[in-house]
Amino acid sequence: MFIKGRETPMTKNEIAKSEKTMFPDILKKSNFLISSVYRASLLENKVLALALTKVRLSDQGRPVATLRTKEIKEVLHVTGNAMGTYLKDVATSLAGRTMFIESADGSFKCMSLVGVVSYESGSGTMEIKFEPEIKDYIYDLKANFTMLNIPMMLSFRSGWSYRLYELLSSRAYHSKYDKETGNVFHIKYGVSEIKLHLGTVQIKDDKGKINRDIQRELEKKEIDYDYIVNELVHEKLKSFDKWCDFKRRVLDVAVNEINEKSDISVKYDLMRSGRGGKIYGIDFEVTKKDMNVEPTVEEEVPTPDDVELDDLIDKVMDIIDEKIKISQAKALLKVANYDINKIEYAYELACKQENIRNLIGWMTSAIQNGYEDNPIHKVKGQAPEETVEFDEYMEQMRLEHFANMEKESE
DNA sequence: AGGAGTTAGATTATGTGGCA
DNA sequence: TGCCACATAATCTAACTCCT
Repeated sequence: MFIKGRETPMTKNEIAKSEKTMFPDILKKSNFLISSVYRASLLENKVLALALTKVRLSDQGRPVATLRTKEIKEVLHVTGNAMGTYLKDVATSLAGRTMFIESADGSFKCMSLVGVVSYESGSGTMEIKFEPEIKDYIYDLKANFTMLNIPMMLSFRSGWSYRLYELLSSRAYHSKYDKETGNVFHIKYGVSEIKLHLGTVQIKDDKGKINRDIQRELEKKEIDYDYIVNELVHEKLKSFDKWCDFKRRVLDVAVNEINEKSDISVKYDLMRSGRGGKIYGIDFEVTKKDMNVEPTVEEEVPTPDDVELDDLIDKVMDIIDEKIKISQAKALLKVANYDINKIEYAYELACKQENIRNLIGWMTSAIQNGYEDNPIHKVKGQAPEETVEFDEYMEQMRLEHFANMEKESE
């Protein structure tokens, strides 16, 4: 069976490099670091995201985050007892990360993200010591960073949603911005290809080994994903083998959830051929929801002077029953455009929720995503030109990570 | 006869609801 | 998740009709 119009894929170099990582990485295409099925990376990103929500300053003024295995498992919906092992990989990879910040004028900074990652198995505690230099980029942003995006990232109920989100957003960001189509991207996947990427079909058996034939096929320049899925992969490693089940239980679930909760909206067309109109591929249309926000919108609301601000802060702290910092109140006000009603409303909603781990974060997200016409997902840096969207930021880090791996393999 | 355009029917898949 | 049953849909192909 053959797929028409399939795009292609990957150098030997990449394969060699991926041997030490988990399956998904093996399937990544050149230029793309697809982390969705690449569990280590997926986990890593999530752990990093979580860590960034918990950054505090150590006595030496160094940003530090402490995570407990238990909470990671809980928040990320991971079961089983292998987390400690996973974290080893996460730590290794995390320690090699760099952060890249580029300004509009072309100047840039590149810096290591993390200095030391330590894990204490007894208490199941992981401590991440960030480099002091990046303090400005993570500590001050903590509020925005955490609040706007983590809830979204973690709110996906279906694992497929997150993976699909990752696949699509990572590809979308790598597509050149096209003025004609604006912020709409078309991303095509063969059915077998996406099944592999999503992890609906696995190529590793329960012992973690990859069949030789599959390995061989993966080393080819033109990978025949259909051949792998249909002929080489053991039946037991395939779930949602039937297209209709895949669509109903994976694809549609994920697309709906992404549209509902994330900052991209997704539509797809099916590519058919052959008798019966067999579906051989999916043509995703990805749209960034908030790229057309007029910058003027933010400026319309004047920043209150100090006296007014203090007054507002008092009100906020009054509304919210729990202890919050003045800086948090400020952050909320800013997000709410100094509209105290929005904050009150968000708090009311927050009270009705269960398991909010980060109240301020949740509220900010609520204010920005749900009840404002022009949600803006931005991570504020020290200077405006250093403003980076969360996803781009994450992606940037992934890219850097990727670049590093490339260097290592040379 | 040979080519182009149509079309009915065959063939193969998918969509859905529902059940274990 | 997997799979069955029934309904529906998509595409292919051989046969048929025109036309030059």
